[in-house]
Amino acid sequence: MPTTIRDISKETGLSLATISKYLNGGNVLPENREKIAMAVEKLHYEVNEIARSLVTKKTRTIGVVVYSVECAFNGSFIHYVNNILSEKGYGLLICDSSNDEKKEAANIKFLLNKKVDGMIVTPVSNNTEFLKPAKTAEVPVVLVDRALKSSEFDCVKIDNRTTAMDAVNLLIKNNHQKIAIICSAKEYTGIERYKGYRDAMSQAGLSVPASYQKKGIHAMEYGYESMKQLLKLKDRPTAVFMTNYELTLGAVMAVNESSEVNCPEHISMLGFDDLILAHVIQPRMYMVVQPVKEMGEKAVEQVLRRIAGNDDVSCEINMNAHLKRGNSIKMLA
Amino acid sequence: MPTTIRDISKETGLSLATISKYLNGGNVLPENREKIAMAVEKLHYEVNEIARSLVTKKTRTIGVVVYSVECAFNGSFIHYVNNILSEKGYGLLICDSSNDEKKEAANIKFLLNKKVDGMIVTPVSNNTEFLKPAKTAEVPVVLVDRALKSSEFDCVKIDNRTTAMDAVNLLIKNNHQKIAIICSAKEYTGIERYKGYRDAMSQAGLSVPASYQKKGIHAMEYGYESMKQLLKLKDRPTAVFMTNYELTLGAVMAVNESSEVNCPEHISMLGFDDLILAHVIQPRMYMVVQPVKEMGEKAVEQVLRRIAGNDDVSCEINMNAHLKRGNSIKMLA
DNA sequence: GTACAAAGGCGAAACGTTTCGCTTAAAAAT
DNA sequence: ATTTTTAAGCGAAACGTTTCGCCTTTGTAC
Repeated sequence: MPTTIRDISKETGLSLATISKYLNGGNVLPENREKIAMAVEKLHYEVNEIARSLVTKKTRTIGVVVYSVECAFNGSFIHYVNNILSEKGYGLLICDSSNDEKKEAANIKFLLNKKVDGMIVTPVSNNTEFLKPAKTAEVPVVLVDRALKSSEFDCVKIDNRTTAMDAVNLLIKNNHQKIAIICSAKEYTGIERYKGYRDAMSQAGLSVPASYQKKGIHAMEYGYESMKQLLKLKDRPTAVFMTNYELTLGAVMAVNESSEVNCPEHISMLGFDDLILAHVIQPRMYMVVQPVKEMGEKAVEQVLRRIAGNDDVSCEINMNAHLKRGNSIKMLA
Repeated sequence: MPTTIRDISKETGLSLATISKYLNGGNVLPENREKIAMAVEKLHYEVNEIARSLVTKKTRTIGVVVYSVECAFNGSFIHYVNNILSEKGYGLLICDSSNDEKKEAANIKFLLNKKVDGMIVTPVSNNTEFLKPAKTAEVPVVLVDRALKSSEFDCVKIDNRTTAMDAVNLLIKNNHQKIAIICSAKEYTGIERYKGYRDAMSQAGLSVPASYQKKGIHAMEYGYESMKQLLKLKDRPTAVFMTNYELTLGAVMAVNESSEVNCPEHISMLGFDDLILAHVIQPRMYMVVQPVKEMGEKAVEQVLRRIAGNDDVSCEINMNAHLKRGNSIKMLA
């Protein structure tokens, strides 16, 4: 049997209330303070967080649910969130939705049952219905990445549309006109980035044939297949914009496999998210880089603020992405 | 206030004990069963896992502590472990040791405080002192990957030495004689793989100059720097064996950056762990592949067995790695 | 020296479950 | 018809904390 606060009480002759006060930093006579410390030492006492949680209704645990841990953005994101949170003595309960809305809803319920103090979520889709139980349980939620502006939840994200416009404009400035896009069309982020592409193109007076618009799912395989198809077109694009990390990887694979087409000689590429992989591939990719670390920091900050009871209005934190230079884009004449 | 078992009791006129029995699948009259179900529905009752844990002393949560979430092996491993565990209704509390033994020890204590039912650990070093608290708390631990054979804990791993020997022998069979190694020398896995290399070389009657043995840390940067140095040698090796994923990536980077040296033309490479990155790099790498998924399955299986109270003798599960063909190795004349 | 405030301590109740031992009613066996 | 077994239900205690309201002691100001 592990020692309890009661054993400490017996050992010191002090009451439970006093021991508890000591443990929580209350006022205790130096003399008694000493006594308790010795007893704790002697009996190897450790507070039982479960019992504590039962009465305080705080678990010092944050739930993190991501659309897929396999997507590198989430892996990286979890890494940073974990770092900050563990420093503050918080635990991290991680759930993977595997891009499945049903699973996502189940994850929320699961975490609610586990009584997490708050949640950080990168959602599967832009349907936030699944968050209702958290709302009614009054557990704060911060949405990240695929976060909806219109939602009633806090969120931290980049301005996907503008960011994508800037990216495409870079290609246009390099005199590209036949610009294709490979994006995911199932969730907010992908859709917004697509809109940015569309707007940039029309602003520049450039039209885009349907065959240049690959709108699919967020997966390396889709990036690979799409790029293969683009390369086969009679009227091949001179540049391709990939709107997330996995799509970028797939596209690079496809180009690498081709013996005829070379990057940037025959095709220019602009990718998304400068995660570890990007350092190893040739040529060095031109990339849109999201500030993953900072996004993690902001998300943690915000969820902790809510937990502390700070009831300011629902807030939307916008971060800036930036372009990282590479040599995957060719300046056309 | 969320509804409790007491509310259900009031609503149905049945005792707490009966409600509890119902919740845990005991014998309850169909009639009462119905009544309770209706009350649960009506009052939106959800069991409070915290209170339950306090009395059952089970949290249905497994702690996973990895030497670094940034290392891809761990990311992949966590993914699989999470999948299985969530299916069984278990939560996953994840801790990152950042390759720091102090942090690792703190993580164990943290998880013990959180009262996890068991732990799965990929340790920082081969010093298992830090696991003592888990031992005394009688919380089962399964070591993975960098697991010590000699330890008093369950473990699942590959036979690192033999696997490395096989790998090096492949190079030898391709008539390579000047074979270098880039490995980490701080932990069990790296040391064992190095030994396999050394043994294979001496069995073949090949000697290895010190300059061919890069023994450092488990980091992409180290792989990069080491390969750079190897390429600069007057008597350059014809083949290099990298003993983990991050080292492999770094080495590939270095070769890719070189304008003179080409793989496999001028240098052959044999890497470790076929994680996502490996699909994107050129040339397609010859790889030693660990069965990450199966290792996760076995680890979960074993920790759950222990939790169930199965006190068979300490067990060591050995898995087989295999070689994945690529075109990064040149057959010498 | 009186009044008052502040500090330190205490007992008991509460948090929301499970479980133990007991009782009763119904069913089965004799 | 009587006994035995089984099923179903109940009350109360337990899990290990925190917290509330109250009491005592000590110190301080006038």
